[in-house]
Amino acid sequence: MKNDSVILELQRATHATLHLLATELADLDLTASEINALGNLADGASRTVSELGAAIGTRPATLTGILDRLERRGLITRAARPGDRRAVLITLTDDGVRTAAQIRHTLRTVEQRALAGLPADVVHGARAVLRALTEAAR
Amino acid sequence: MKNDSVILELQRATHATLHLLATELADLDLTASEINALGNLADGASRTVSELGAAIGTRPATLTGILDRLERRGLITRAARPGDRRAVLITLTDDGVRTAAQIRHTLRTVEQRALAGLPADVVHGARAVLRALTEAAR
DNA sequence: TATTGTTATACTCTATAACTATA
DNA sequence: TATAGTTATAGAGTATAACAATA
Repeated sequence: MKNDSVILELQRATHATLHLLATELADLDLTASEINALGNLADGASRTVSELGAAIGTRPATLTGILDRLERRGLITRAARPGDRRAVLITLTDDGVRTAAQIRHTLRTVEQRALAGLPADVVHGARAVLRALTEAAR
Repeated sequence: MKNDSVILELQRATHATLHLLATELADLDLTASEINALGNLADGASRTVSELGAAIGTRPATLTGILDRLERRGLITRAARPGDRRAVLITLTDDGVRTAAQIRHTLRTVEQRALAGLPADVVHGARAVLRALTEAAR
């Protein structure tokens, strides 16, 4: 696949890592999107539904179902944002913080294992490429 | 998102580019997975269901439905592989070749637009990172 | 017996549009 | 009127297990 499209390689890598993550985190019994949402919330900051949707690439309508399950399982809370009661702030519960920490730890482990043979500046450049692709698609 | 996980950035970029591709190719009326399958077949070589599944990261059971629609629309054909009649060879039809070429052209256009500001060696390094992530997830 | 692909089932993701409640 | 989020609907992706055909 030497002269393959970067975007096709991107989708291949995403599918593969998604599957690996689901396997490594099987005891959490979470879907890929739920893992993605918690991974993005792992810094502890609250986010609105729109903000979280922009971060993980899903629309508010899709996010509603994902957040429903996370809320039912006690991993997040939803609350009206002070000052604008239309917006809903998503916040991790204590349980959610622990689960998100486990997700981040697994992310780091998988990344270190996968990228151990590559120089830091190459990985750094890859991040720039990923961000450029994300930005171009706005 | 400076010290974000590479995998989270990867998923973000995939969602974003997937959405952009679907928009740019809206006249084809294909889903993301159908575009992905045709994009991988675009070199004109035949592939078995398993081989194609490995390339795009979906299982044979999932691929069946995707291939059903592509076959119904006359973009691919399925035929028993000579020598092993269990395996099914997927081949683009003339129509499929034209559609796949359009997909590859759009992929190139989007990539060039997105990555125009980045040095070639950085993009090359990013490919290595993507392949390393794909390989690690086996 | 093992492998390739399909079928069956149940659940999740997705897009779109209509809706509620705020602003 | 516009915005944030939810609901409703229909179609598509997903995992798993069972199955048929072939090896």
